Amino acid sequence: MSAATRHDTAETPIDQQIRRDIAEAIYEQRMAPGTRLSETGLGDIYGVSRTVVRKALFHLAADKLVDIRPNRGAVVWQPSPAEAHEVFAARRLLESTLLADTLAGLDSTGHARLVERLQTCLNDDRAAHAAHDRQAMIRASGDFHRRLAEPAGNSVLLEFLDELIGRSSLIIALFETREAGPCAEADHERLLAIIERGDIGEAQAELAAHLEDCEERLNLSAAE
Amino acid sequence: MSAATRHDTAETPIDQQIRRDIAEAIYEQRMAPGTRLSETGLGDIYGVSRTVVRKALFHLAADKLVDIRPNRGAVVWQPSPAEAHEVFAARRLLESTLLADTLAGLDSTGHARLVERLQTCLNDDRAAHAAHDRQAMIRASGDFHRRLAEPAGNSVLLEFLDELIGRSSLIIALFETREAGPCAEADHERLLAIIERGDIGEAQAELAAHLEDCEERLNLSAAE
DNA sequence: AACATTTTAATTGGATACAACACGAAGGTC
DNA sequence: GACCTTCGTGTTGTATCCAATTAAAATGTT
Repeated sequence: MSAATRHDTAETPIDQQIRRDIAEAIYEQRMAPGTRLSETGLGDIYGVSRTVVRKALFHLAADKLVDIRPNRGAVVWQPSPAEAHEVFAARRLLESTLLADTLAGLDSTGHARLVERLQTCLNDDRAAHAAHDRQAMIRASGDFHRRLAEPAGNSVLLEFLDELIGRSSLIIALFETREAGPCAEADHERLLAIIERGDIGEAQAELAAHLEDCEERLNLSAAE
Repeated sequence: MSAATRHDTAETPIDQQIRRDIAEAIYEQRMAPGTRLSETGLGDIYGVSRTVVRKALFHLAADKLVDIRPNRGAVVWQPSPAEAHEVFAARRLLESTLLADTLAGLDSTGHARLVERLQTCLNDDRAAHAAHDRQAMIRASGDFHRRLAEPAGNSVLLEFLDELIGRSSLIIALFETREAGPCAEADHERLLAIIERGDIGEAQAELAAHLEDCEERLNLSAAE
């Protein structure tokens, strides 16, 4: 954040800054799906030309967070219920397999380190809940899932998962029901307890159930 | 797409044309990994400005077929042996699960149609082998794998698979040993026979073994 | 008033111009 | 002769300009 106020050297490329800002605005629901993203408007805000804005928008389109319609501009992606379901189905598949790979490939010290990092995520999550900080909640919840897959050691699949987690944030922002936050904190705690015990099969089942639960808590009928 | 049905002149966007041309040139090994892709050079070839070339290059970078290094231009992606291994590991995971989903969700007519389409792919593959048409071989082999995953009905995962298949083509072009083509035709025939019998578990195992075999036939020690 | 048509404003797509950077070559120093 | 510096060429990054397309406002017709 402080990079923007400083002299914008090559520390943080401006287009990536824009990309990140827009992504976070989408996660935070400050930009609802369907919102138009004008090139000139964004260019004026950031004090850059349309060229760099276009680059950022193109990147966001590759991440499936915005939809660029030829000659008609870019809008925040508006997933259909079917697409939302597919994203969660993909996550169930990817994450449960990656979790098994992770747990199977760890020695005891690696296992301890994983548990420690997950604990950190949970603490951040709790703090975010206490502070009603929506963005921090989303970040902490996503980090938890990312950490589960990280030690599996396949960066290709990890990148796929990152994309899916980002899309999930958008989906949750769109289909969220009143009562439910992004991820049930208790689910993560329960999963961590199972992981600590080291039961791979049960951990997989719990993770899959957790993701199903996340999906079911959404209102996938009313697309608006 | 409705492009072909309408007045088909110039309906295909020029940047996608460039993207496709370069991708096929990579698959055909006419552009070896590490080859520089000059913006002005490509622009002159296609008679367009750098703007549209850049768009095509960005797209190719998102597909992980070219690497754009800031201020230093774009080159054909040069995967390390480790990355190559990760891509194949990801394919094993994705494809075997998608195959199970496909076979589990088909009724008898759907099953028959799938077998028929796979047979078509095999015929194309055989014809390509007979004609020593490298590009057609790659296309037929990729189509076979794509068709296996298609009926599973998850377009998100299917897009991931498409990306992986494209990257595999690049990897095969880079690490290919003299004796081996892109995919052993006999493997596909054997797999199809198992699918016709309808044994899901055995089909999964055969597919995974086939992909392992593909990877092992590469020379993942000597890069470049 | 409702519908169809024309006109107008705004936005995107693409080309060009200029600035910034990288790499290589020539020249200078020890 | 080896090494460092300086300069030149070519390429990329960004801004700006013009054309093409879209969407809507305004106008006219029934």
